[in-house]
Amino acid sequence: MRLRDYLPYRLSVASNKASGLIARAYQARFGLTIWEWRVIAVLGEGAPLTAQAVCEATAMDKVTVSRAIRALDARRLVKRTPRPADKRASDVTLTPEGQAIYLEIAPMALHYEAALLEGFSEEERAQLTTLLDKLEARLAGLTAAGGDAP
Amino acid sequence: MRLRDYLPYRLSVASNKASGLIARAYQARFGLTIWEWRVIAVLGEGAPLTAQAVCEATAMDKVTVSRAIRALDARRLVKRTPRPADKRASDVTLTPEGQAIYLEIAPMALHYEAALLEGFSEEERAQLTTLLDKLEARLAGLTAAGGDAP
DNA sequence: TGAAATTAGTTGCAAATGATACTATCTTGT
DNA sequence: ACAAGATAGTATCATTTGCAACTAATTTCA
Repeated sequence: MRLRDYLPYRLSVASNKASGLIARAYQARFGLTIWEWRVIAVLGEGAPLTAQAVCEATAMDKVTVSRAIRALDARRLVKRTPRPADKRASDVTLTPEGQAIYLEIAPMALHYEAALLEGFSEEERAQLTTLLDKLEARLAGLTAAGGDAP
Repeated sequence: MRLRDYLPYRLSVASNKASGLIARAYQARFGLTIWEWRVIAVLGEGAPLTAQAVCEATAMDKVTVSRAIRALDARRLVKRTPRPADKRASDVTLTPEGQAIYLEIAPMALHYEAALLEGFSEEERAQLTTLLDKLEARLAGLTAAGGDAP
């Protein structure tokens, strides 16, 4: 077997390079970690989300989400509104400052994505989407089956 | 922008799930980290490599490589032979025990890869390879350009 | 030649990370 | 109603990670 042809390895290298590239930009321009950015990205769609909902939307661990939200709250980029119906949870939304950052950072993110895909034909982009869909579906199946649940 | 459609995010999620799945298996069956496994994988091809060469072959940081090799050395899975020509470097090779683990673990790795790609047609596999090649090429270009070198 | 710069590899330290346990609240079943 | 269990989110602690500094050996080039 050749490591350089091994799919999980290739995914890992590609993902780390892409994330690293973009994370450096977020860090340099806004002082945001990649997780803080992810939280902002999902909140940028407008709807208030609980931390739990953020977990699901970002594929992040609940501890990571908790810390990201706390950091964003400390910088007044998000606001937490305790739910009357369930006092354990809070609705999280972007503050106007958070919105402003979102509106600045989202185009930058899309620009990076466009740079990554420069030179890809429309057909290739569609293929990539389809293949990632299939891969995700397989992974969902495998992780569900393989987990040593109690 | 929608995070769930954002390419770097999708790569990250897919990569983490795939790596996590496989890493758990290596850990459970052989007590190897994913980095130790990567070192074994490249040494399994037969040629002795210096730590530096391992870095290049595995896309790992030199600190990570150093630690992985030390751990493998402590378990007698690799042997370090100081080079006469350059006393800073050592040639690293698998010991017979390391070879044995390689021969056991490599088929397992390929089995996982096959499981990931189950349901992919030959054409789709070829597409995936081609797209990853292109993506890697783009990333190599972007990271080379973007680095804020001194 | 030999001083300055480079490279191989390791180590130290601080920050990031993740599993586990914990508090507070809510839901369920009797 | 209320005990037993589930859930939201946080805190704690040990491990992992990664940068930067370090040692030792090698190369460069004036």
